Amino acid sequence: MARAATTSDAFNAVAEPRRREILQFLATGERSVGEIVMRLGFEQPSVSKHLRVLLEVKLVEVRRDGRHMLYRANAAAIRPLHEWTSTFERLWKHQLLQVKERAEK
Amino acid sequence: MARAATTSDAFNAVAEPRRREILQFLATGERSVGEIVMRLGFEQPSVSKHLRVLLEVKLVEVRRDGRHMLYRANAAAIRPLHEWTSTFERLWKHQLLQVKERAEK
DNA sequence: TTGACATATTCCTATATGGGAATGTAATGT
DNA sequence: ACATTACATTCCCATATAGGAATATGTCAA
Repeated sequence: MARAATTSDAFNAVAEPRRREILQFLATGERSVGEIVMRLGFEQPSVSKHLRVLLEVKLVEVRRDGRHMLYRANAAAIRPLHEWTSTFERLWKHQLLQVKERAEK
Repeated sequence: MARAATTSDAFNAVAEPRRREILQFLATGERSVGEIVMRLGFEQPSVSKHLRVLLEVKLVEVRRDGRHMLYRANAAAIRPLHEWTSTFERLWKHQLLQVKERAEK
């Protein structure tokens, strides 16, 4: 078997750094494809393809405005990632404490 | 170019569901490879290979105890993921509020 | 209708993957 | 020394990329 598709879930989709950049830019508000291209400096087809992946896993949503496609982040789709990482929060606080204690000895 | 290596960072490493399962099991404490195999029911070589990826991105650490290799989660390596997702926290709370407000009208 | 603008899709290719099977290596007990 | 236990590595292969280049699609304006 090969690696899971990038469109299989949010975890796979955000593994790509450029998609994370796009998402963070979209967190500041609704943007057209052209604005994303301008801001991030990627090739236009590249941006369109990354947006398609983000769309398939519902990390973004779109609406048309004339000839512009306006994308926005759907933050709710990021919550599963946040919650998964949160299960380790207690552990890393505990581990940091242990490091501190050892340093003080 | 192909997709970035699974070992390129924590984001890519945890994109694989089995590696997330292993990490969560290790969050409960240090375990041997055999214990992971028993608990999760994956093939032993598969577990070893996944552990190698997790090791390369420092999501786990190991020590030897006789013939056993004892792996433990390094929660600190998960913090970057947690922090990245946290930047969307305000946004999803805001978006949820908007949905609520619309429902009440 | 025609042209210009905005975005999407297709074709191409090198590359890394994850599983399965088999085999290699290291440490222990006798 | 040898068998056994516990892991790790290697080989094989189908598959899905991500980028680059080229092209297609869709919308508006004159």
